[in-house]
Amino acid sequence: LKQKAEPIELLIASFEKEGSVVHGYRIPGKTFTAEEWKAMTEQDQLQILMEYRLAYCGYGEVNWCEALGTVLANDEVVNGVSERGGHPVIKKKLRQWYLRITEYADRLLGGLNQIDFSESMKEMQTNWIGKSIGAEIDFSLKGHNEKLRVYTTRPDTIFGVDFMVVAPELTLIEQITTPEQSVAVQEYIAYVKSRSERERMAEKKITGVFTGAYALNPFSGREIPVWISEYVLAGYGTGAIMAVPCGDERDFKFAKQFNISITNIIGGAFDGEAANPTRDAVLQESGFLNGLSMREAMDLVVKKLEETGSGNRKVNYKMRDAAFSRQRYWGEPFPIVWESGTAYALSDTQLPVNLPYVDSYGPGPEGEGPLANIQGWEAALQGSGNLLPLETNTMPGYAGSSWYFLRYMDPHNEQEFCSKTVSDYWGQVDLYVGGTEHAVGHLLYSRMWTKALYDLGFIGFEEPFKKLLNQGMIQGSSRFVYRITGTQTFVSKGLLNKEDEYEGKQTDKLHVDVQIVDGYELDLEAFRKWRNGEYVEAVFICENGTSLKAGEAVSGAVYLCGSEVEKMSKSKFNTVNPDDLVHKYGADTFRMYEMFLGPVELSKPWDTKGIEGVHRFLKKLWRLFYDETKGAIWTNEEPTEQELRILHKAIKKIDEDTERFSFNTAVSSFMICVNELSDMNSRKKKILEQLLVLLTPYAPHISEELWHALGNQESILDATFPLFEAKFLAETSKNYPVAVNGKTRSELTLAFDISSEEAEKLALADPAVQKWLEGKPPKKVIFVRNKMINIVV
RNA sequence: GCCCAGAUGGCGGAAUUGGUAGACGCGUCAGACUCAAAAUCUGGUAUUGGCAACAAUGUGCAGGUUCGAUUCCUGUUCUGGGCACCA
Repeated sequence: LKQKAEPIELLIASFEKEGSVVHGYRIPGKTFTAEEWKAMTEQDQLQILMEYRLAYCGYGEVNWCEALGTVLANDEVVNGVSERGGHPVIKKKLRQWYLRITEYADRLLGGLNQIDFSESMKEMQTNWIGKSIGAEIDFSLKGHNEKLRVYTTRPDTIFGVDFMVVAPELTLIEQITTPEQSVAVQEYIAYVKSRSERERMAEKKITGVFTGAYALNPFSGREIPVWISEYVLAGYGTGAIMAVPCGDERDFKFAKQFNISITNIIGGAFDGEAANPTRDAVLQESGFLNGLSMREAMDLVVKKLEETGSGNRKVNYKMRDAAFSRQRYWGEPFPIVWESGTAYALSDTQLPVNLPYVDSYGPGPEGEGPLANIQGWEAALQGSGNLLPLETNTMPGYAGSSWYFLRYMDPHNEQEFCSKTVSDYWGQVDLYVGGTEHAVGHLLYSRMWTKALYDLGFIGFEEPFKKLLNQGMIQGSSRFVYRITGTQTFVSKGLLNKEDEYEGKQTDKLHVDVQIVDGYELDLEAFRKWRNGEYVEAVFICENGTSLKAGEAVSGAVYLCGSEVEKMSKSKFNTVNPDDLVHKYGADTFRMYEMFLGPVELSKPWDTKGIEGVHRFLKKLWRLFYDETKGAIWTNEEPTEQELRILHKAIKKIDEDTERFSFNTAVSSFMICVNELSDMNSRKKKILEQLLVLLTPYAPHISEELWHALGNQESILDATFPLFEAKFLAETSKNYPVAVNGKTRSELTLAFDISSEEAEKLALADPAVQKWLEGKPPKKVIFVRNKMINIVV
């Protein structure tokens, strides 16, 4: 198959001509002939087409809070209850839209080679896509007709399987559980359901239960117990694994925990103390594989499985399709109407579908979005007078963020999202500045979206961003209050144990607005009024143990908040507003200070200590031009050599720093330069002009003002461009010393027990050094520390 | 639990390819100017010992490679970002 998006009309035409065969391949899914296709009802046809659409409809689980009557994001669920109100949250199946990003998995991997992203970013995306090659194997179940299908990356270890583990969500469990194990299994499944995904993820202790059923090894016929455990996920592979404790760390721990005996198939490579995940051992106790290396066995096992029909080679991706609908008001509405459970797309002429005005943004019934409450949220399909209900879900944030850069190229186009001529002209985004928090969200969606538009011929490039610069996040200091789960009682931080428990009771850790916390002390009255009085009835157990109800106050009873440094975000209530600083120091100072804070790619808490220094620098710069009493003081004299040297040193340094995005060191260089010029009382116009050109990107307002003061008519931005051109034209000759230790080099390093001149004489006299120099005099001799010498040719 | 980063003086950070650790800024101490303050300027400021010259120690922790490690390797702790326990 072509591995690219095509218009759905092509698929329909293909079905009409050849049935369920496309481009000569029998497509996965339902099989039918062209005649059968034509005989189907439109609804049946649409249902089949849905299996192949890039955006399709399916069912998925959401966090449903009955008390709030709404769907919650993972963020809004704490300890299995809603952050607001502390109501129980359960998993609920809802109809959802998805984007078939998994079909792009291979191309998203391949594309990483063409773009300039950091290695860690590429690694994160690669791991997220998670391509693995293995096999699916069917295990017969003793006394049942059903088979247990597992996915494994290590079919070569099949003779080392000591137990099977099935995800608790699998329906097969009901059928295979023996009566004796039934109670234990039901209890375990109930336990898993009560746990949030986050809890299941962070859990260290191993849990599981035996179903009473046995699977049969397809080669040896050995009986293998079938277990259930939450560490196996229903959504990945087949939701069941074959466990090989001698080769897999987690399987090993599971076997130890439940006293399952371990078969050793790798002889001395397994010491009984820890699993050894090697791929290089020679197999033992492995039937027809005995004596083979694991790599050889891999192919042989798969071949044998395929011959006997009990398995096949299989490529798996851990990435799943992207959920594309939200039960919210704010989001792009879908141009979709529903009739008898079938989705129909509106025609182009009916676009755009605009959000309706509403009086209330409250959630709709049964987990539907607010649009479900709107009378008349409906549209007629073209050529029909019948009004049909419009889709009530809206699109998520990434529906817009995935392609906004294209719209920015052609923002006034009423006919297309962006004309091909325009996107051909501008091309890819040259440099994209964004944080690592988007590694596996936005940056992956946007790449997929761009590939789809490219496939359909709307744009001429496949990757949205040529180069990515990961800037660090400015972090905020958050404050937390601790609510005893299921109550409105809040416990002061100091009274909690390490697990944030109070007298054995679990607490929910909730963000509180930093504005109503003084240091760590919560303003109780402000907290009661916060969020429209949601916490009016709150009871506080203060640091000294005093319990305070509404209206009560006891001197000395304070409530202390917990704190954490984390990314600055409205939802964490830890943001700071820069307006005051801009007002006090000006935008140039603020801008330069942010650059001076540290490396762009590093995250750090926001802290205004030191902004004074940058402000002083700009004032000092100003004083190079103006004197309080004398006014303008620059001169038209020719600069001296020393002055030029100071300027050019700064130009070189700032140029290099800017080139490698090291803005903080560039700012340092400005400071050094201005200090030196001040020290020597240098106020030559020719020097100052060049300094301003250099400074423009860092302090544009001041630069522009002083630039005009010097008598220049045009904007300093126009004057800055020739410099950039010159920079690109300049050939930099790299004459750096190279490391020692046998690498190719133009430099030799020797160690001595003596120092300086004496060492130089000895070194140059040494026959080995002379041979190395080939009779030529050394270009440079550098003393490094006092016992080392570098000779450069 | 998994993936990806980061850790250097009192503080933010610098050291561009393995070669004088601490540039630049903040803070602080001392001084100049001032009736005084602000602003500005000058000098000191990693730690320990010493009046000093100087010596020893020092880049989260424990090892390793190297004549030489903030830099490379192995393990580990803590902090941050992401998460879907990925077999």
